[in-house]
Amino acid sequence: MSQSSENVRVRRTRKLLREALVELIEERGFDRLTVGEITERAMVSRAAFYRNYRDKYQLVEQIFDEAMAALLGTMTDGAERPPLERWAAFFEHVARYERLYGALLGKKGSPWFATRMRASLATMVSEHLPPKPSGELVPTLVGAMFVQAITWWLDNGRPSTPEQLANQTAQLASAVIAEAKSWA
Amino acid sequence: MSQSSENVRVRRTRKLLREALVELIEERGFDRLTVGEITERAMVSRAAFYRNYRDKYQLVEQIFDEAMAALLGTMTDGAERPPLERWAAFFEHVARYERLYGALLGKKGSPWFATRMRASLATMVSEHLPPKPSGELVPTLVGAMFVQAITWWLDNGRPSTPEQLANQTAQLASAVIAEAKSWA
DNA sequence: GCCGAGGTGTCCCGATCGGGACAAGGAGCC
DNA sequence: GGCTCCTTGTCCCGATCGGGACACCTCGGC
Repeated sequence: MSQSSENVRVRRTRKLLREALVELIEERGFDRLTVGEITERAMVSRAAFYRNYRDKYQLVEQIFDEAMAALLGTMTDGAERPPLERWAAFFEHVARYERLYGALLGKKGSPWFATRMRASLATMVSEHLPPKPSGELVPTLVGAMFVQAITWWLDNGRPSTPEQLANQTAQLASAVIAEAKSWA
Repeated sequence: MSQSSENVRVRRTRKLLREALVELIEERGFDRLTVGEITERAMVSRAAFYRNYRDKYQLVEQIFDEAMAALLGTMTDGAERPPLERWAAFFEHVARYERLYGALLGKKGSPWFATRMRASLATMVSEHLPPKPSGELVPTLVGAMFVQAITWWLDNGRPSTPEQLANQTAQLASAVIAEAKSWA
């Protein structure tokens, strides 16, 4: 049977399509792209595209999920490192894929991506807070803060270094969390 | 029929193999590579490799020829630009593909590449000299000078900028050419 | 010398892919 | 509304590719 998902041809086709879509998103924005352009850049046929993905939204969703997994990984991997160092790695990852995040989170991208990102970061924050189920409000707001920090940072041409932004946002988030703790 | 060389599948396979070979040459040197490693990196089967190339030497030969064409193009394109600017572009191209040229020209590479490069540069020099067939000696020596300048530059970790090296080598080459003209 | 490990180059067969066609639908223009 | 143009999603057929096998060769260890 050669389980299609582990077939080299299938994996190669998907890899080429993912790379082509990232390139094109960075070049011209997601919603201005057609399936034909993506497959032409990837040197893959439209038929092969539809054999592997329902439409371009499913493809970009997978790419976004991968990027989010890598982004969250910068915070969760190496738990012994000091938090500020991990936050710096977080924003360095954002800087590294600036054009991808900018295209997906900015005006040309769908609000769907920012919503999903806020939710992922809120989950991460709630998992890293002490296990007090003090409600979902605090993680949700902190997640929104970080997404807004990213969009502000990218929209303004990265006016500060990853380290500086990490210091500032971590400080602000800590203040929010500390304030909420006084409620108990 | 679909003339195989214009078939998208064939072009894609060759593109992936070229890219994989360049990556691996830069990583570990040409002669330490096997066909299997190249095809694995390229996500292509060994059978497909042998459908498109006789062996790894034919593949690297084509890559080298392409690189040489691009390298010579930096000098021949835009003939209105001042020579020093073109020489700077020449060495900038070398710097851009430093690891490729270093791997092919250095100790790990076959002397075949340096020989071929000297010949190509000699031809270029002779075509850009005034149409006096004063023999092949001068172009040959000047070509060797430039190849040696490149290998020295790369072996020593690029101790000068492309512009500086362009100034120096162009000056030395001009001196050789001027001296030879006095023979007539 | 002998042997095993690993690389080379070739072949076959079934699976995936490319090219091209098709109907359906949406956007822009008259 | 009509019309054109483009895109989408699906299908078919022939071509190329992946996986695996094979004999042959070289090299290093014993």
